Amino acid sequence: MTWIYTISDIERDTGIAKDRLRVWERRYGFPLPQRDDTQERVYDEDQLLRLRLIKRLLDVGMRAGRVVPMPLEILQREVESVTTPIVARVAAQEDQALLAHLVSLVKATNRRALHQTLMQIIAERGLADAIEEVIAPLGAQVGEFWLSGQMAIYQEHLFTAVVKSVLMQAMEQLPLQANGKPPRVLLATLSTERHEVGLLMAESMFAQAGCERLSLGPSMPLTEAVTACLAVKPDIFALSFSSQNAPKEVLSQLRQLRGMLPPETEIWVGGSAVALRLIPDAKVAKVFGRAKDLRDAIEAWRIERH
Amino acid sequence: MTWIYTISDIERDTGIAKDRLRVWERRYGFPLPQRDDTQERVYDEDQLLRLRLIKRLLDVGMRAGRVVPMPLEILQREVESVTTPIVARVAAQEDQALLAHLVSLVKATNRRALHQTLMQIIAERGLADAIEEVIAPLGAQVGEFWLSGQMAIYQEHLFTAVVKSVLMQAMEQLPLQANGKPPRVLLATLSTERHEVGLLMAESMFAQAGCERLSLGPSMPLTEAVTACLAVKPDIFALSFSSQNAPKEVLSQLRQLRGMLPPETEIWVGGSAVALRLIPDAKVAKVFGRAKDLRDAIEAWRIERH
DNA sequence: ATACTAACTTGTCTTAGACAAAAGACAAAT
DNA sequence: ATTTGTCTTTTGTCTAAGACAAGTTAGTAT
Repeated sequence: MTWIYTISDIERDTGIAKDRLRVWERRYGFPLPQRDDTQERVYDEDQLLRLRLIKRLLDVGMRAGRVVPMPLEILQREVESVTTPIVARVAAQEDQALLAHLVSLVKATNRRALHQTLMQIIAERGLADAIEEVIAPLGAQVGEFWLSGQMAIYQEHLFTAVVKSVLMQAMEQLPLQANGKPPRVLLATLSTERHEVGLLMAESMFAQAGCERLSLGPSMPLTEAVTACLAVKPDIFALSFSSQNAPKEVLSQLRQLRGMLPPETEIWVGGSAVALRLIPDAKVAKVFGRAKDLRDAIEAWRIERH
Repeated sequence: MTWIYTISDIERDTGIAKDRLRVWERRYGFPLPQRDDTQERVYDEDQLLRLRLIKRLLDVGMRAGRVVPMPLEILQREVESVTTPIVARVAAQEDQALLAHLVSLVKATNRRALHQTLMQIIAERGLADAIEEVIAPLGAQVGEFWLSGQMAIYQEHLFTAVVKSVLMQAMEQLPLQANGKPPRVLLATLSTERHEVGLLMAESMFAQAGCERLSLGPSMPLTEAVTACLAVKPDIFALSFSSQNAPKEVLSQLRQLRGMLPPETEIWVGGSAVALRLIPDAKVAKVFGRAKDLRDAIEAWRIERH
């Protein structure tokens, strides 16, 4: 069973704009699609796969001229060399077996067992530790399997759905009296962002710390986020950026935000976007690479302000 | 405080493609943006607002040539005349006061009270009735307020976030022994779809009926949905289409799906997309206009098959 | 080493023409 | 009265190649 794709399909499935696909074709000779009877571009499965890998490498900061002309095998090697160290780093040695077991549940589409196991881990370790030690590493691993074709997209979606459900449930079950402490936090992702899980993990960390929080969910237009922030007047505005975001978009949005928000509102950002590693100035936003740092920062904020 | 927008911003915020915006300008003389120093289009707030209303009217099936040149006041009147009957229809007389109260909680950004009230309504009426009588009508009303500018987008997002959390929590709390009965249901929305709540409401109805269900969450590429379906082999594949979807996209995707799935897998669809009202042939898919019909259909399926 | 300039890279905007698919209109046939 | 077929209009999206700004790299001078 082999599918064919129009340029719109490719844009939808890879996130690479049509203009960009055409200009790559002109400049680098890839992708060079067939044409249908009306001279319109027709892409095949192989090209889609290659484009997904290319997107991944661009997302970590590589340049189009180098990456786009690469043959499949080299792309695969490069992607692997980019992803593996992340997965290896995030998970502790003693949790590797557990992670392998969880991965097998995802592959077996066993939603119920996955949900139960994760809830149990949260009960044992607490929400924050469970995220740091298990859920986040598992997410990285699932992402890698998806990209390398060892896992179907629907399995990745299933995993995401279960994690969302688990985190929401866990937050609701936190002891009530721990809630409502400062800092007050407003959470959102901006409009280009389609990944919700990062935000939920951040929200969970704040919830665990007992913060008064309000999540606007994913995909807020920038100007609306500002409106919300001016209305709610939180101490901290927390944002999540996945690596799918174009670095220059991320930086420009953050700079705009900083300019529009009152200076007493801190901006905290996290996620896998490359751009975050480039933020030079702590005056624009506070960047978090690991969940652990977020906990410490909440503590530090409280000590400083109270 | 008045913002300006590039053509990309407008595409992102309205869902109207750049090509389409340019060709409207050429043909209908609207929107006619200013140009910046490099001759690139610069849109203002008024144009964005008008385009949002235009999009809404196109979504319910009106034609571009008629709608795009309309002045603001007429657009507003048309949109209202399109939306009000829906809201009035869905809510029973005796629930109008309750709805008004819930709307006020949304406007006050009172997440906690909204969450609690909705959970309580679910406890009293049961999940299915709560959705039919309260949550769905409330959603329609919030959508109308958003569109008419009486509610900020962030409040609409907040509402969505709370509903998602409430539905997920309610599903987890359903009695376990009622679960696992046939039909087995796989749920998803296809890749163009960005609205998750409709799917969650459908999942809740199936959950309430004790069906064995597996949700892949939002935005599955079509081919991946097929892969998932072939692997999971459900009795029913349930899809949700919001009105944001282009009618021809919806129909073509459904026809493709029907062709690719084994005939014994039924396709059930719901949501506010206009295209659904045009599906002529019950052989392609079973269409649900109201939550109530879904309940009856599950019953009918069971009687027929067992 | 650091800073400044120049050259190259890359994505996205621009124009305007072409055309397929959908919708509407209307007549002929059942 | 409904269906069927044909014709016209509408509408969105594809095509092409050119322009350019912002970002990156390389080279030179301080």
